[in-house]
Amino acid sequence: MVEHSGGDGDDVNWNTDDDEHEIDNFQFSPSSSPVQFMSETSYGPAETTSPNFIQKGISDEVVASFIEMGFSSEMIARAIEETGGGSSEPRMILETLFNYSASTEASSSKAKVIDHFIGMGFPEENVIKAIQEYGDENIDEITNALLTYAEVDRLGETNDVNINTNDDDDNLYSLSSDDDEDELNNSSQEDSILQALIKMDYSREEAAIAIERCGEDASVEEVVDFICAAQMARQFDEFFAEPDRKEPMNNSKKRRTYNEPQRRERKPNAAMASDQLIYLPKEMIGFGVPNRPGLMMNRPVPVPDIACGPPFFYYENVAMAPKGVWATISSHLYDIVPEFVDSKHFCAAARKRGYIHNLPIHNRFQIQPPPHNTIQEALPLTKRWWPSWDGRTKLNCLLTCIASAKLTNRIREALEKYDGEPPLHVQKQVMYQCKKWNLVWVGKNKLAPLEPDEMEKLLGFPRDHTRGGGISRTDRYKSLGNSFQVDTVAYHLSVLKPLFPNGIRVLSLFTGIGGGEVALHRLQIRMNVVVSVEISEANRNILRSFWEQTNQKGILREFKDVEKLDDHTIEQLMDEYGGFDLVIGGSPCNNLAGGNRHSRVGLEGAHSSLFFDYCRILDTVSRKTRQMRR
DNA sequence: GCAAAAATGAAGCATGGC
DNA sequence: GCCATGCTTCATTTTTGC
Repeated sequence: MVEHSGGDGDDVNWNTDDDEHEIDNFQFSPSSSPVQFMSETSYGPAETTSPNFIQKGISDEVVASFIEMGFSSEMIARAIEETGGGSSEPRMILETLFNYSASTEASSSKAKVIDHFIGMGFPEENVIKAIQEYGDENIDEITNALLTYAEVDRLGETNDVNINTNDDDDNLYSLSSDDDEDELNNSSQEDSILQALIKMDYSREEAAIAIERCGEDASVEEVVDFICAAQMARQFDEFFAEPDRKEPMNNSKKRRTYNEPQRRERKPNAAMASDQLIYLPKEMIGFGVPNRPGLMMNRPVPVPDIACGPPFFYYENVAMAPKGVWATISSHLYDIVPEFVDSKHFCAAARKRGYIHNLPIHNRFQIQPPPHNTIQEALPLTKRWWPSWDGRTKLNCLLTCIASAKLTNRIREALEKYDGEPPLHVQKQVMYQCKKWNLVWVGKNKLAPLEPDEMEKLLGFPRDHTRGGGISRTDRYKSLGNSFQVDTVAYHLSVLKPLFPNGIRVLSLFTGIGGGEVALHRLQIRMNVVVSVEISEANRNILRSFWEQTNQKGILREFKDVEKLDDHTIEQLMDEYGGFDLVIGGSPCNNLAGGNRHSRVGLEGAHSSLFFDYCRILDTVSRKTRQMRR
């Protein structure tokens, strides 16, 4: 309890009728080409030195997106020509670009291959020897040969076995130890890769994690690429690491920054076990928000090659999760830096969320019309009753439950004691409850929680999106409180519009009431296929109703449980529909949310641990997509 | 028995005084 | 720089009413 000095003894008890206490606390580029990051204005000079795409009938946005994905202007121009010039579809161009990428890799010059393996730590003479034997295109054979050479060298140094070199053939090494030979032959591919990586001076732990993440079919090269990408991404942590970890200081007393949390004694938390922490930015504008061009920025760390789309993916969860959670989430999503955004920059309600995705971030645009920016604009009927001493223009986060009627009634009774403005201490107490429960003024001295349709409006959904079909009022609040803010998500997804003018295939996990689908619809991106996974029958009904009411021509296929969506089923779906272009979803926040008083235990919680199914499914889709591309 | 309403703090960051 | 305090938070459990 926090005491509030009423002074005149007329404090209001908002919680219980007879309680003597005071108020309750009134209380992703192709691997062969570098990623280019260009500011919005930097596209200008690029055009002057590049082929004239406009004449080719391709929009600036599409070209900019390709450039941002790391393709050169020349490569893009060639792809456009090959796919039909001005009439070509961005998606076809994109496929062609990826084919170039693969082709480029396969036809690399000998010098490039030599550099590549030397860069991996192999001796130059061994690299040249392997290329002479296997040619410069057979990367796997070269890799295996180099690993064999390395193993022989190592054994030679330790004199554990006798090495017989055939003087007549310098290219051949043979092991005289039958036992060792058998051991090598019998080891599984995974073990072989693990051993190879360890020989390359990667730690066993690092190698094991990379193998697990790349899948059992991955080659040594793919795993090494993955590790290198992860190492690059980790550089970002320099910006977010605690200063005392980043740069040990002798002086224990140092200035505290905005992002450095205060040190307090608190009980251990599983979510805090992570060594690496990602701190939230003071102002959550992500990589940019509309109408604030000065704040537009690039990703602090490029999306690693292994994570570049297709498929594109988009993951969301609450920003203010327990310590260490976002570092863990990021580490499971290719070490991509989260984009923290508060939806108050898009609408009249706050919604602090973290997003991890591999989408381009330039040339985003807002869906039209833009939402109202203040409470009073969004809810005009409240203007008449809004007292001057309530200075709110934005609502707090829209939650899953609302204030009780008893509370609003007690506030009314308290305010009716005064003819004019209530005293400051009453104002303060009323304001606390207003902010806590997102109450709005609906009459003289009358406060009320938001109606479901008002929440729909604020969150960017069509009116009555969640109404009817047997869903209770309570469940409407719950579903809306758990949903995306459509305008925010649409802003991020808008970059897909020029890339998929003929429609998109979506795998929607934890669909909820279809925030992602509504965003794509409002962006006028045709949904050719939506495979939706949602546990709640009420929410599935809402999505199906939306699908029918908006006359969607595509296929909507529904599943209930992400845990039961196994790899075989995913691959079957991808074979059936030709793959997925976008994997979107926000896993349950129940065990992360600040409002959870009982089981805020982090990602290991019963609900929030479903995040790992998101990762599993995304890995399967990515692996299958690579196979299909090949 | 079921659905809806009501009651239930604490984690974690920001801010300001000293 | 330390500390107290303010503020916000995609929730869960218990109680109530039909």
